[in-house]
Amino acid sequence: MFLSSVTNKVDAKGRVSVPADFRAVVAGSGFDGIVVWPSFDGQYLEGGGMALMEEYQRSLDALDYYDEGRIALQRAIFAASRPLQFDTGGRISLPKDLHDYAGLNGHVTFVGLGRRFEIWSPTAHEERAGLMRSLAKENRHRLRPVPTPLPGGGMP
Amino acid sequence: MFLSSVTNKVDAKGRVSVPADFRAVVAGSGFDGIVVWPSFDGQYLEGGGMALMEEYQRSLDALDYYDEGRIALQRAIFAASRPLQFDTGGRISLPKDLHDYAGLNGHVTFVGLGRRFEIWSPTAHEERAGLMRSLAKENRHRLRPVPTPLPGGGMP
DNA sequence: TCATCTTTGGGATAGCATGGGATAGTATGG
DNA sequence: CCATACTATCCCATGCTATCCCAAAGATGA
Repeated sequence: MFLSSVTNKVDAKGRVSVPADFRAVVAGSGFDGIVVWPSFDGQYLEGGGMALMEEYQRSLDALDYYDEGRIALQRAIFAASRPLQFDTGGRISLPKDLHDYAGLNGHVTFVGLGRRFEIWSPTAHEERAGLMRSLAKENRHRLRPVPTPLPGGGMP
Repeated sequence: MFLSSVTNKVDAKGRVSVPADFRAVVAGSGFDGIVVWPSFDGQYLEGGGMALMEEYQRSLDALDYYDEGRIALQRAIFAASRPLQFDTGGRISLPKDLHDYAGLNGHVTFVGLGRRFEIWSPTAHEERAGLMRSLAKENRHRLRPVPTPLPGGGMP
């Protein structure tokens, strides 16, 4: 489970250390790395392990083959996402276009969101954080116990 | 799993490098290459590994031999598709008719869509990508948890 | 305070995309 | 049936980029 927020440095080669806690989450899933794509909600990136992609795949399989929405989601997620493998030091090298999309410059903030995580420019994230806190406060009554956990789990 | 989008060059002989990540997906499946056919949805090509063809075959086997739809799909996919073997450098040589069908000129974009991929003219793809993103945003609520993972999975 | 793990830096290396020439295979015409 | 021309495939070479590997600085917890 992706938890907490960590800010790391992007070096001259475009490499970033993925937080060790995050690496532990995706460890032993066949692919030693993460998958990252530009969010369609704003100027930041979203990411997760390969298992998350497979979950998305299954979810899309539940829709009609030629459903307009299904095709759009497939294109927006799979086509835009990059599998980024860890180097021996646990870093990924962030492609330049993704780097630019998120408006990064030298530093990135990894934000754990349970099943997936986000990658923000630290300044942009801080601006957003205040807004999110008040939104969370408004919605806190919606956080309540679930009778029985679903087998296999859900999605974000 | 086919992920991300890559743009490569078509040389004077009609050869294109298939992205290394895509080659890795189809590696070790008996046939060292990909299968490509013209999409019946637009001016672009669709493709996948030989394993995808076998999946289609199984899916069609579920229909009656003389089912009208079965025959039409067989024609559109199997008859129009070309097995294209990699050369030692991981390239395929794209037949001229397919090249023309997709309106390519010098450059092609490979678009990963999970189980299969598409081959577009870079300009045409870029035009399409923006539309797909907004459609995906509208439809994102439909991406939801599936209770039980289907064994074997489905089609594209 | 020390030991261990994580993050960061930089040089070396291997893999990838691409170009061009050589060779074999196929089709066409005599 | 043979000869020619064309095409497609193979093979090698090259510039570039991404990845690997090693090493040091920093952080964390005992």
